[in-house]
Amino acid sequence: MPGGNKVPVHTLERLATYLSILTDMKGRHIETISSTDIEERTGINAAQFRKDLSYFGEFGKPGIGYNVPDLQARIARILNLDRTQKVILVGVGNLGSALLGYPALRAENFEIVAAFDANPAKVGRKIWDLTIMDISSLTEENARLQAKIAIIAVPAPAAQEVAERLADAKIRTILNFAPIVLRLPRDIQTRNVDFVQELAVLSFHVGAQKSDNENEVDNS
Amino acid sequence: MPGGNKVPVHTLERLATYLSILTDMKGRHIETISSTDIEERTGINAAQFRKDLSYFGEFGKPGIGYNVPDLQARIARILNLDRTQKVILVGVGNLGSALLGYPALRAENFEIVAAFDANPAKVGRKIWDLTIMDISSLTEENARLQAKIAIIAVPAPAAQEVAERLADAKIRTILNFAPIVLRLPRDIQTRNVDFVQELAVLSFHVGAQKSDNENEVDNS
DNA sequence: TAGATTGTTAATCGATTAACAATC
DNA sequence: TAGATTGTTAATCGATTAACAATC
Repeated sequence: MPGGNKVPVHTLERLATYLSILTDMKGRHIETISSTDIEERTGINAAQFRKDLSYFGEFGKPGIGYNVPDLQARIARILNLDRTQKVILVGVGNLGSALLGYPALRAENFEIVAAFDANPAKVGRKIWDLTIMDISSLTEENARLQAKIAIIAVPAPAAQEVAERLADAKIRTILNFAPIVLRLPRDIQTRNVDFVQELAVLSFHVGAQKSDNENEVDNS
Repeated sequence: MPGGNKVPVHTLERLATYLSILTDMKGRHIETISSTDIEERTGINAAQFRKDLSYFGEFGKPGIGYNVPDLQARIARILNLDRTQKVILVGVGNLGSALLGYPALRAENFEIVAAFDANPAKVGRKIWDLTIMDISSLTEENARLQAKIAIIAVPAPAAQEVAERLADAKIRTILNFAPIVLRLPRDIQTRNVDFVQELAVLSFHVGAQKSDNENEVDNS
């Protein structure tokens, strides 16, 4: 049980994976799982799973395993996903629009409660249930909404300025789809999603096909 | 210089970051950079940068630094991005459509050359420059196209089957947007992009705001 | 030459996993 | 009780970074 313990980021990432699997199993009325079941389902080492949980307390029964609904609920609680998390979206282009319609967000207890854009032609338009608002009203709107999470889906050159506006609007965490490093106060957590970087890593492996002794890679 | 050296995946990810920065600098006619400049620009430790390059040879001049166009070209070559990489997209929903229109792909030398969907209502429709094709024609089409990289943007329940079809169609690497673990032969490289997992990690930090001594996290 | 910066080694740091006593 | 599986420790493994000789 913690008390100033540092939780590795990799542990949090895996926790999210465990949660989605457990939510699925709960829906299928599976009662109990063991760490070995998790390993089979995810490829994550069983000891890793137990270690990850150990940062937050004790969850299972020796000889038995873990109660699925209980573990699901406790991990949801740890990730603050036992209640709906409000999310603000900035940038309603192709990608932003796609995120607004992404059903898995809702299923995992995220709700996009507002969408902003800098383009006057877009402001006022409706998309799904939301009316697109002007980026300049961000602080004002979030004073009311109190969202803590934001998604940046604007072109790279605009991303830094948007991030600063979000910081002003009391956003604490940002998921950034623009391929740049955001410079922000340390108390604001950011994570980047960069498709092109992902593709570039894959592209390296394409070369490895031809001559098999070159370009070996250390997966692990 | 290599010859059976294993390259860490993290090194490849950073290489992609270096490449995009160098491409940008090249466009702005910057001649030379040092590893310290890279650290300032990216937050990646200067020694890390030099170590990453060392897997592939020598790139700089002691006392001087690195020639920007030369380094850019050599990293592009390492990642096989000195020529256009053909990419196949499977799943033309909101997300898939957004990816088709994503300008950064083109800029980094990726080209989506075909789009497939299982929905008969979509097959035959045009989107951007492409005519959506039926998933059943995948193997046949790729025999002609010879793409080695594919993107899966279908709903989670369909993703495993699509991945197997891609493997049959001689695809070697897959970028998977469905939140599941793909089970594939080891010679097929996959990378997952999972927005919801990213948001879940951020959501953990939202809780950390209130009581400052709980939920500490180890970033590094 | 003096100053700067590389490439690489060695030290540090952190993450993964095997092993096992505790216990259901 | 015998078998199974946890939580945790200790060992292993890998990644990051400080330090520095080489050299432009």
